[in-house]
Amino acid sequence: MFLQFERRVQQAFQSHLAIRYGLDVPVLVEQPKQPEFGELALPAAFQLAKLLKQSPKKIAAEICAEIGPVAGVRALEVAGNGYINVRLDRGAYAAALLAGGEETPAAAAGEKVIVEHTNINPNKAAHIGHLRNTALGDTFVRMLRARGFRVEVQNYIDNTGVQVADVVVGFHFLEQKSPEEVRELAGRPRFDYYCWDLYARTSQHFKDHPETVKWRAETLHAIEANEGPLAELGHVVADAIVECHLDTMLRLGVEYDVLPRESEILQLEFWASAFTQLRARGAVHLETAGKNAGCWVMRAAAFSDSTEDDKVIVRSNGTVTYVGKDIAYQLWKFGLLGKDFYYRPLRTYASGHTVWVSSSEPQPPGAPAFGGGSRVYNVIDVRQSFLQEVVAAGLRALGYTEQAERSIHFAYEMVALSPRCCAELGIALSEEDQRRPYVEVSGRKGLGVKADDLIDRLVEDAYAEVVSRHPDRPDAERRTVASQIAIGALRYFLLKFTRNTVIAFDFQEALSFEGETGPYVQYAAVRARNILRKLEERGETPPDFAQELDAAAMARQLAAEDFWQVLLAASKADTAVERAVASGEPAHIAKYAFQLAQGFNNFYHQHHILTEEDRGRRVFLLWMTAFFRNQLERTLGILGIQVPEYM
RNA sequence: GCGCCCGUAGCUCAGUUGGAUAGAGCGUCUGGCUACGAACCAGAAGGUCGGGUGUUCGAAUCACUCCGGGCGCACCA
Repeated sequence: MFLQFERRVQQAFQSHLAIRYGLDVPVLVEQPKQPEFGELALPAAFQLAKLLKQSPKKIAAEICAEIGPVAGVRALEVAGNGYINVRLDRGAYAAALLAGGEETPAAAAGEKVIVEHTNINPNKAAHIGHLRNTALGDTFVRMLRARGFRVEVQNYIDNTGVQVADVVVGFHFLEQKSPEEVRELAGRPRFDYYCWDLYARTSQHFKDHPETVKWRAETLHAIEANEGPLAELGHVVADAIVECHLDTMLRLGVEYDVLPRESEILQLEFWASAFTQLRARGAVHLETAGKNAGCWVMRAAAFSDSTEDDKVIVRSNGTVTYVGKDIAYQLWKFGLLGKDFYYRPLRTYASGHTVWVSSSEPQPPGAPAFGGGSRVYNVIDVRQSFLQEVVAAGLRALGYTEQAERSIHFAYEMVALSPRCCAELGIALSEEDQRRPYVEVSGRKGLGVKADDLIDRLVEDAYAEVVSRHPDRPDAERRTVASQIAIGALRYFLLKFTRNTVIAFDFQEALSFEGETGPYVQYAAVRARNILRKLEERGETPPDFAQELDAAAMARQLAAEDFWQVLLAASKADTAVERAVASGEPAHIAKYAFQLAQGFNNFYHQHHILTEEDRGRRVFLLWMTAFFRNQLERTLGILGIQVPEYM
């Protein structure tokens, strides 16, 4: 609603300036920090001052006098040195809110957006770094969908890479287990934890016995050729771990549409198609001399104007690098490869939604059309910026400049461990590491906080709290509530930081349920819900707001500044989401939700709604509560946070 | 060496892309539960926005420079 109003004011000024002064300048509309300055402020007069060679103050006064009435605006005022402050007609605004009238977002029709996130190597348990990726990706998807975009969620599975190979080495060479034995192990709970340890053990073994690194090469070859027990082990491990990851992420409410796998990229020869295109356009060259002799490389000039080395795309032994495969995959995402995967259903979520996985064999029909997006977001941590740039350069070199521009690296900083966190985990740090502000998570070293461990701790803490507050409630119900609170805390914690802030993970902060946290926001929503529920428990039917509240009644109540401010804030949910989409910053929505909850909590304390004796006022307060509840639940929904029945 | 990012209250972070008197949470101190349940609310203390120069009506935000920290720059992913 606020969005509509903002646009209307902007357009009114824009056309007035065009007609009156013949100027076609972009009109800026701000939301003043101080509520005394009204609901909107325009610094337009400052922009015009130079062009018209007059004082901003004079221009502002002139505009205010001449622009005429603007729908929904009660008054225009000149303030400071030339700001134009806009005051809303409060009653009309509230009446419009009550009437519904939320605009349906006008997203580009037909445009399909692809968001790729999670992308965890399927060789070990997920850790907190992966959680940040998934929380950001999933929330961004929810934001886009809320604004009306059609979004496809992909989770790329590198099931043929070095990381999987290393765990296979662990099973085959170190533990001497057969595929059957590993299959049995994979059926047990927490197979991903087992692999977490085995992966660290194998890495250490390579370090202690460098001569055994050849095992890795042997395993990689077998996996790539897709033959023999090593390849079979690779499938057993990767398939089982993917299921573990899906389970872990489902705990956060995260679902995927499709899982494209590297094994199919190889078997369906996606790379061959991409390679043909790259050679035909001269995007890659066969190096005949120097250190890259025998390799196909992309010239540094394609992706950098500094003195980078050329990038090897095909190794001298004929195998393709990760970047090469990623170029092929990126081409497929835009529908530019001329090939497609086959798909089979992997699992159907409780929501009824099915996630599909790529297959190299023809499958029965029924799969939706995947890929072929017009805009692609790759949620990958910032350390891979260089590689992402090379991939985009590959698209450009093929002449797909528009797609290269719509190939967006949705980068975020890493999650690291604070020194205190390392101490809690019993991790011994070198003297050098102790002096650092934080320590990087390392799957290879087994250094990190596993996602499920963290979630378990959160659930346990929340459950203890719920039990102490609600001794008489059924236990199954309390478990559900505890889990919703735990996930609310976790998702909020991961989302409250802007993307380019390094999170130095700390248990105390992550496990907090007070202050700027998910549970704080949930609590505000629960309170609003409680008021409305209590009303019905008293045997009252909720008032027909549309019948009882007209613009004049609203205006009377909203003359009180605190009412107006909290209502105004609650009406800005769409503004907050749109801004967050524009800046690609889920943290802005988290911040908005928190501020909204704060505003409501304050309102809640100042006014006791159910005991209000003035009937008109009581109806108004109830409407405010209902409106707030809707807005907050919608906003929390975009953050992937549920509102518990009670807290 | 080259490139990217960061430096804001004791701590952890926001700051609507250049706007009005720089804001939250935690922590500290003070006060508030027989209410729609305090996972809450009210108040206080706490700032040279790393330093400097510049750009202009106006800078935490832009440019240059210095200091401090992080991350990249493989025939690994």
